[in-house]
Amino acid sequence: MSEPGAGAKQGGENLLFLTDEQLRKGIEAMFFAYRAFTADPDRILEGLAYGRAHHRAVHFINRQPGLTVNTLLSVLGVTKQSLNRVLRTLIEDGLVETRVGRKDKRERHLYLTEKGAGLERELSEAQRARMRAAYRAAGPSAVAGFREVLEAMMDPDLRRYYTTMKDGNA
Amino acid sequence: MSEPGAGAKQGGENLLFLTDEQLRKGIEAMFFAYRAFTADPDRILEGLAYGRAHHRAVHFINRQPGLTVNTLLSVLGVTKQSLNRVLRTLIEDGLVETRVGRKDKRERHLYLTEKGAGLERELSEAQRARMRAAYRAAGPSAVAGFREVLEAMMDPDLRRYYTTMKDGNA
DNA sequence: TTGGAAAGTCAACATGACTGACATAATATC
DNA sequence: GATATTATGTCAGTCATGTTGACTTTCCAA
Repeated sequence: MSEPGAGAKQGGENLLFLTDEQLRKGIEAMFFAYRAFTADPDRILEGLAYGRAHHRAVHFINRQPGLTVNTLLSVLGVTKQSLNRVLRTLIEDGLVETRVGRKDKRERHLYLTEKGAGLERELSEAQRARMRAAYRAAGPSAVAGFREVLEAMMDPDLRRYYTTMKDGNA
Repeated sequence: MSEPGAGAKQGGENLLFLTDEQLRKGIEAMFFAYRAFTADPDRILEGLAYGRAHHRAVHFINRQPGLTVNTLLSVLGVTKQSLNRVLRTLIEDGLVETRVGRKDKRERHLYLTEKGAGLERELSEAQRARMRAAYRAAGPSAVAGFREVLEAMMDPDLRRYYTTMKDGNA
């Protein structure tokens, strides 16, 4: 967009970081990193009767206590049938509790119980440990770039959600 | 690692980017971005009788033509039974062909056919389009940071593989 | 020649997605 | 007040992808 740099296929710009080869490396990096990223919580979940879907539900309920089923649905991007199976077991096992909406009594607001918050902490801590190590190894400016690229990659609706929740509650 | 910056909980260093809050945002960014990252090829695969697993197989066979089943197995991190089901359909449909190893005749070396390469290009182009847009939006130095953090996040074995293949063949 | 590695196959099962159909309750609209 | 819509929950069935375990075939190498 600015400097007419050294030759690249696409034009007169300095777009060497946009070659197909660079993009393919980025794709592979996402694949390998995401696998590692989910591996630690998966290992914890293994013993329990829960899976990755439960982890995600618990994560977002923790992030935004009192969110409705519908909101969680659109954040997770799954069908209500799929989410319902997950929520049902979490409620039965006393990890999540629902409260009927005050304004709109059709809505169910979701909260973690103490027990649920405990599991969330355990899973999250495992995942954060890896993230922390990666952040530390790469340094603050790399982390900023990491976040920028991921953000640009998201679908607009979720990017909106993501940035709204940015540096949100504890 | 360098500048003794403003106060952080952890010590005298500038570790504000390592707060739990920052780490949680990174976790969510990974989750949302990965979903978007797989969405485009998934849409293409939908019509065909293939899934994400087929895409991954085709991707790595394209990256490293002639790799053995065992190598692909460890790159993908699945069981041979799981991979076999995928490979069988790809071979039956004429997207992948195997050649018996010259040195070791037990090994099967995997190659894409013309047809297979066609599908790979289609899937890959969809995925690269999103990656390209994100790279362009974020800029070269953000991309460098992105790659650094992802690399630091990988499991050591796959990081080794990844860096070995770095900017490898077309 | 025999042990073990590489590959392939069969069966059974779990998880987490999906669609479609339907029920209930509460809100919103006409 | 009747009707439509929304939010949620549930049942049933399907699919893709992963898993274990058991077993066979092929073939290299000690």
